[in-house]
Amino acid sequence: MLDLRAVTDRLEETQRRLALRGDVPALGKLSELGGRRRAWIRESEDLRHEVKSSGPRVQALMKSDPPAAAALRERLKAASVRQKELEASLKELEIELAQALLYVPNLPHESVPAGTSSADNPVVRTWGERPAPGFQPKPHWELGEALGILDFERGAKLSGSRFTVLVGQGARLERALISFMLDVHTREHGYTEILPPYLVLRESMQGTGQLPKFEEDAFKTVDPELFLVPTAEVPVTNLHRDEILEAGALPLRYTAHTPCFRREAGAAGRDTRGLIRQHQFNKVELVEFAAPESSYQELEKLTGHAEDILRRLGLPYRVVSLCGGDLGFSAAKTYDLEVWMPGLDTFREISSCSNFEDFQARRARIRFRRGEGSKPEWVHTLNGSGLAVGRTLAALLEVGQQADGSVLIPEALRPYTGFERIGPR
RNA sequence: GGAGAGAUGGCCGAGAGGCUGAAGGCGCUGGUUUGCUAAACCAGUGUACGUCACAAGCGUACCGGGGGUUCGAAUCCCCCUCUCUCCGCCA
Repeated sequence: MLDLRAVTDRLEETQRRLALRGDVPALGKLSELGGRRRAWIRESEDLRHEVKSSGPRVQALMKSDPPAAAALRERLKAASVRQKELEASLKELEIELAQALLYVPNLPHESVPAGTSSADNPVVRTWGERPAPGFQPKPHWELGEALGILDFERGAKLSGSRFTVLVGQGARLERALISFMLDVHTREHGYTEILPPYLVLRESMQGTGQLPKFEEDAFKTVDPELFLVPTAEVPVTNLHRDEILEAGALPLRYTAHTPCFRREAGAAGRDTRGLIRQHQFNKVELVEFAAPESSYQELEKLTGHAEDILRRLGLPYRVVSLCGGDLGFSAAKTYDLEVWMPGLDTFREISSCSNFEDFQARRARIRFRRGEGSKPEWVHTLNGSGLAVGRTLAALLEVGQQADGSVLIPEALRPYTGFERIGPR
């Protein structure tokens, strides 16, 4: 959520920066409502001041001059009624205002490149050699089915499209990846492991920006209404909702594995095969709370921590910087990590690392204090996938495939899998 | 799911219609005193919004949340939420 004051005081600048995203939201209404809000607050407070400060006079007059007291009380009654009406209107206005503000996306950082789609995302760097196997590499779903470790048919039988069953070494590989990633982040990158609830309140979804605008993307329960987390970002960022963090607590780094549940409402017909786009998938997430002045430095570090996983697994990838048109609703700046998928002959997003600046902090009211007695300030929140586990498994199959159809497991993962190869020797 | 108890400032804890942002204590910060530390004493110590230079000052609100009564409510009435205890059930 943007700061109302900043929006109304610097309307043109806000509009111009938002335009980088492509669609320009109409902020005129916002500034008009903001102006009316100020006027009403002033009027209401003046009235209330009159009513409240007249108390002693009423008491005195009741003893000395009862008729005058009655007259005064009548006047005050009228003022009180008017004040309450004003307050009620003001409340409605503020709800309307807050609601409008919740639909305005974050301002892109000045370093965000111009552009309208993912085709415009500049490549920042690449890592690793693409394998040249000397045979036609297969997509991961063919490999997985042939090896008996991915069962798409039964997944669909159980739960419909975009659900998959992992079997035997496939299930073990998924579990190994989760443990491996969590171990690296906790032991070597300094993150604290969190195991959060997978169902959260509407309030939490709003805090990170999934709601109210993107409700059709979320799964939810009916009674009581709870949302299945679309990413661990939601519960972990909301860990500190409505809190003022202690001086010196920053940066706070958390990592969490959760399943992620997504409706994929707008993606009908896309990536229908394989593990790329599932309604349920595992992800290890990195979440960070940082001081404003260091958040961009921290974004580079966090992105590096996600990259480290890919490197250790020997998966070639590239880093792109999302252009204005491709930037997510809440993000001020985002790097996507794209892993090379030989079977698909393309790079696919496997991690998205973003700085949200104070956008989520405002929505979720997360603040920090620089020292004893200093005023609370909004923290900056960041997060990144470290990594999407299902897609990592898919990439591992495609990159590790051998001529005989077996798949080699990278060295770093073998202590976790307990095997070094899937399939015929 | 049933029965009961409770929700006040960073913490503990008063308060029972008016001048209470809220006694008292603890903690914290600054100062005085002081070989050092400690103790003692003095002062200060919430958040949000409005005005304004997002300063100072001033104003308004906030005693779990919402609504009501009243000239006026932390204090009276209604609804809700959460926490704790006991019973039931369960992994």
